[in-house]
Amino acid sequence: MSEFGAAPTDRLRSFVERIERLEEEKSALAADIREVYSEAKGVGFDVKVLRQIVSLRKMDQSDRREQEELLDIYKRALDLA
Amino acid sequence: MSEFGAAPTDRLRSFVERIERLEEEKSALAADIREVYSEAKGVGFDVKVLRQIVSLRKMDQSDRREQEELLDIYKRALDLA
Amino acid sequence: MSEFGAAPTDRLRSFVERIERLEEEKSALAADIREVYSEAKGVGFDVKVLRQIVSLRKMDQSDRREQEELLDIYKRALDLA
Amino acid sequence: MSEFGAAPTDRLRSFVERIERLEEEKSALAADIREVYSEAKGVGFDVKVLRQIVSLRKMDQSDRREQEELLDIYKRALDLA
DNA sequence: GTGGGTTTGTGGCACC
DNA sequence: GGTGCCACAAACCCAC
Repeated sequence: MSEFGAAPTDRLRSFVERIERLEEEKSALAADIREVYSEAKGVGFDVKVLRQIVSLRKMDQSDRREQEELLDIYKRALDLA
Repeated sequence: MSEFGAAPTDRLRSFVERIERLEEEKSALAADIREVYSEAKGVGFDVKVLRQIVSLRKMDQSDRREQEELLDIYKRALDLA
Repeated sequence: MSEFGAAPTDRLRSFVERIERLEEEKSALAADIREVYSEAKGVGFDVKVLRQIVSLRKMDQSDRREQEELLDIYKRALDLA
Repeated sequence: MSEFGAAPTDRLRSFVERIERLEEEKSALAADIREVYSEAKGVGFDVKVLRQIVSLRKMDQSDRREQEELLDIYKRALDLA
C-alpha cells in the first residue's frame, strides 16, 4: 500500500482545512439568509413570493421575458391562463 | 388591484437587497472553494477524491452523532438512559 | 445491552422490508416520470416550463390566483412587472 | 403573440396528463410508506429510529460502494489497479 | 450537450 | 395553530 510522504501529506491537510474553513463561512451566510427571510416573514411578507422575486431579479431580463412568454403560451393551450 | 405604499415598498426593497448581498458573498465563497480545489489540482491532487475526503470528514461527525443519538433513543426506550 | 425478543425483531424486520419495497416502487415511478419529461423534451417542449405547468395545475385554483396576484404586487413594487 | 396549433396542444396535454398520472401513483406510494411508519409507531416502534434504520441499510450499500470506488481511484492513481 | 454533484425549494412532522 | 426541523425532490452548475 503506497502512501504520501510527509510533505504531500501536509499539503493535502492544508488544502482540506482551507476548504473546511471556507465551507464553514458559507454555512454561516446561509444561516444569515434564512434569518433575513424569517425577519421579513415576521413583518408580513410572504417568504415564498419573496424567494420568487429574488430568483427573478437574478435572471437576465430577456431570459425572464422569454420564460414568462413561453409559460403563457402553454397556459393558454391548456386553458390555465 | 391593491399595491404597497411607499413604506412597505422600501422595506421590501431593503429585505431583497440584504438577501442579494448575502447571496453574493456566499457565491464568492463558493468561488473561493472552487479555486482551492483548482489549486490543489494544479499540484497534482485529484479533485474528486479531495471532495470525497472533505465529505467523509464532514460525515464522520454527523454519522457518529446520529449513531450516538440512536443508541440514546434505544436506551431511553428501555429505561436504561 | 438490552435487545428485542424474537417476535418484536420479526415485526421490526417486516416493517423495514415493507418500507423498502414501497420505496423501490416509488423510485421506479420517479424514473418513469423523468423519462416522460425527457420524451417531451425530445419533441421540442421546454421541460422547465412543463414542470411549471404541472405545478400550477396541482395548485388549487384560488390559491394559484392569490399567489400570482401577490407576485404581481411585489413585482410592481420593485419595477419588475 | 404565438400559440400552439391543435396537434401540439394535444401532445402537450397528453404529456401533462401522463406525468400527472404517474405523480399520483408516486404520491399514493408515499402515503403508503407514511402509513407503514404510522402502523409501526402504533405498535410501539420509534418512527425516527426506524427511518434511520432504513436510511442506514440504504447507505450501507452506497457508502461501501463509494469506499470501494475511492480505494480504486487511489489504486489507479498509484498504478496499482 | 450531457451527466454528476451540489444546492435550493417543498412538504411532512413533531414540538410548543 | 403555527413554527422550526428534517428528509426528499427539483433546479442549477460545473466539468467533461
